[in-house]
Formats: sequence, C-alpha cells, structure tokens
Amino acid sequence: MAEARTSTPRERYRTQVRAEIKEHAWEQIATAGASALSLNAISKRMGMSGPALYRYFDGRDELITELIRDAYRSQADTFRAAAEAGADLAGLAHALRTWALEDPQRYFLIFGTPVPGYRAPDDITEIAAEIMTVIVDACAALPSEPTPDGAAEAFDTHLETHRQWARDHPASPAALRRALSFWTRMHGVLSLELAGQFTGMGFDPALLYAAELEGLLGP
Amino acid sequence: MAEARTSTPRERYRTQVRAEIKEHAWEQIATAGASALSLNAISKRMGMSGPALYRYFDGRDELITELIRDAYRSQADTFRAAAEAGADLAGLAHALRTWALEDPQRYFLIFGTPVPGYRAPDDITEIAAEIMTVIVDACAALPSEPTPDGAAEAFDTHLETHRQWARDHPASPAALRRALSFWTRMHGVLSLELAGQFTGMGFDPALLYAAELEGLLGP
DNA sequence: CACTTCAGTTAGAAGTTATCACGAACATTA
DNA sequence: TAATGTTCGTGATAACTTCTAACTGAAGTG
Repeated sequence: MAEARTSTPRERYRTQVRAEIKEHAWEQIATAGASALSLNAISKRMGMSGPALYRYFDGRDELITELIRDAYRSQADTFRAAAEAGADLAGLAHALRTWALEDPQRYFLIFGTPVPGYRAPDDITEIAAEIMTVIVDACAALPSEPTPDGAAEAFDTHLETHRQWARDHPASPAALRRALSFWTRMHGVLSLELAGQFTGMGFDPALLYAAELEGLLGP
Repeated sequence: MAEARTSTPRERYRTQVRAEIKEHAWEQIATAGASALSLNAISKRMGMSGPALYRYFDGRDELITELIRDAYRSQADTFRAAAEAGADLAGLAHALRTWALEDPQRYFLIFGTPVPGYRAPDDITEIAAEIMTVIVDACAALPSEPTPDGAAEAFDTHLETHRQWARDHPASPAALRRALSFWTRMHGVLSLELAGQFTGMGFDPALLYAAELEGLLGP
C-alpha cells in the first residue's frame, strides 16, 4: 500500500489536471455563468476528447460542488487574512467588497440562486460557519454595541437562546445581531450591485455600501 | 386587415395556450429552478410534441424573458396594491416578504444570479422604476428622516445630483437614501432566507427581518 | 519480464434546443 | 359555394449536452 510518503508522479499529474480543469471551468463561469458550464467544452479546450474528464470528476454536479467549495474557501481565506492583519469590521467589509468585485460569478456561486434540490456537503457549511465566526469576533471587538429598540430587543432575547449558528459564541446578543445585520446588509448592497441592478440608475454603489457600513458601526 | 375589433377565436386560443405554457413553466421552475426549464417537457406534458411550442415562443430565452416580465409585474402589482390600501413602509415590507415567500424561485428570477450577457428589455426596467417610485413615495411620507453621519452625508450630497433612478422624485436626499437602504436591507435578509442560507442556523429569519425593518424606520 | 492500474479513446444512449418541410384545420375572400 | 391564404401541429433532422460502456495503450509494480 503506497504510503503516500511524498506523492507519486501519477498523483501529481492527477491533481495538476484536476486544477487545470477547474481553471477552465472558472473561466467559463466568469464569462457565461455557471448554468452554461460545459464539460465537453472544457475537455476539447484541453485537447482531450469528451469522457476523459470523467476520470477526474464524477460529473457536472461534482465539479460545480468543488468550485463552490473553492469559492467558500477563498472567501474564508480573505476574511481570515484580513482579520489576522488586524482589520476591524470596516476592514472586513472592504475586504469582502474587493473579493466580490474580483469575480462576481464566484460570489453568486455561493450566494446566488439556489437549486431547489441541492444540499451543500457538511464540510462546506463548516467553512460557512468559520466565516461567521470571524464576523462575530469582529463585532464583539467593537467599542460600542447597537442599542435595541422594539423588534431588535425581541430579536436579542431570541438570540440569547439561539446562537448555535455562531458556535455558541460568548458574545452579547447585540453583537450577534450586529453580525447578522452586517452579513445581510453588506450582501444586500453587494448582490444587487454585482447583479447589475444598479446599472443605469446613476448613483455610485460604493457610496451606498460605505453609508450602509457606517450606519452599522454607529449606534 | 382584421381590425382586431374584439378578438378572434384564434387569438383567444393563442393567448390561452401561451398562458398554459407559462403555467407549466412556472410549475417546473418552482420545483427544479429556472436553469432546469425544459421546453420539451412542457410540450409533452401539454400533450403536444416538441416543436409545436415554437409557434408560441421564439425559444427558451423568450419564454424566460416573458416569465421575468411577469415576475416584475407581479411584484409591482403587490406593491401598488399595498400602497393603494394605505400601507406605509412597514406595510410594503410585509407585502414584499409575503410575496417573496409565496414563490422563492419567482423572486430569484428577478434578483437571482444574473446571466453575464443578458440585458433586460426596456419595458422591464420601466416596471422596476415603477416599483422604486412606490418605495420612494412611502419613504417621503414617513414622519421622520434618517439622520446622516459621515458616509451617509456624503451619499446624500451625491444623491442630490443623482436621482434619475427615482424619476427625479422631489423627495429629500435622506428619503431617497432610506429608499435605497430599504431595498438593499430587505433584499439582504430575504434573499439569504430564500436561498436557504439560514437553514440549520437555528434562529427565526422573520425576527431578523422585523429587526432590520424597525432599524430602518427609527433614526 | 509479467501483471496490474489507470489515462484516454471511440461508440452509443438519452436528453436538450431549434429548424425545416409537410399535411391538415381553420379563416377570409372572391 | 369555391378558392385562397394563414396558422397549427407533426415527424425528421442537425447540433448540442451529460454520461456509460468497452477497448487500447502506456505507465508503474512485483
């Protein structure tokens, strides 16, 4: 049994081809969207014919799932890198926007239209939880906390006993609520901007993003 | 030249078949997503074979565009109906959420992953502008206005001269900014909820939605 | 050297969108 | 009424797609 002490040439070849396939897939997704991803086109552009690709991926679904996984990992890495570089919540927001604009279709691979039947593998939701943890940490480290009014207070008491999504993070409910607001508000602006819903409207999305961010940091 | 005085039986039949096709399409989209929409399957389920459908729609793209148009119209109708029934901004938020939960895939047909090349026809963007107008009206009718801090103030001055998206609505910049915040924040929560990003996290999305709404009405 | 493993091939099934040419039903006009 | 169009639905066909099966050849292993 090959102990995989380093890696056999065959394994290296295999992972290299897999990576090349994914690269072509990303290229295709960026230009035509995930729904137009064609295994056939990838194979032909790599100089091999049709079914050869099935040696490396079980099929279209597995390839896309792998791309989704990479997208999540990429986002988690940017967040973690920003946090380790000492970024606060505003820094995270900036890193997120930069990352999203870098490849809109990658963003939509995570946050775009869901396929009704699809259920993400557990290791992917694990990465998602890791991302949330970074955000919650940043919210807990902020000097002030958002003051709860009516509905916010109700939500805070709800969060008191519903925080397993944050891995039972010891932060205050207000901090948890701010983390969720951060997520939803930044996503709200970003997704609409990346989807092109603002094009032709005339205002600068970056300013809206900044305003939403500051409104989140303030009270 | 048939003056189309009322409508010929053939025209009635035609529009009826078109409607039936769209109904089957909606059904299919709701269960499997728009990317899995199959003209073939629709034809067969209607008892006619393959290419017959091309008498009624130029092709897949035209059918989907028509569905998008209907989705926009449906949303515009709900907003308008709510506004005419005297709903304030909170009422609009409630109507929006109900409408979205009614058919998530219809929501994503409007706000979901964009197809890189696709450009919506002008009459559709017209409906979108109509929707924005209702929201801006509701924001202008609110008693208080959001107080601008730093970035919000910068955005307000920007909106002073960039308001053609609101058909040059005479509302104050603060009201316009609130309208945009309303749109992005409600969409932020809704889209993530409908995409299933909250499932397994344990908290109630409705409470988050309510909290975000109230945070929008307050200051 | 023999044997196994694996990459890549062609062939083919089943599905899709979309076009074409034809017959049949319908509507309109002479 | 009869002739003439117009439109609907059909089967055949092309060009795609994913994906399976069987086969060839090369690379690594005992």
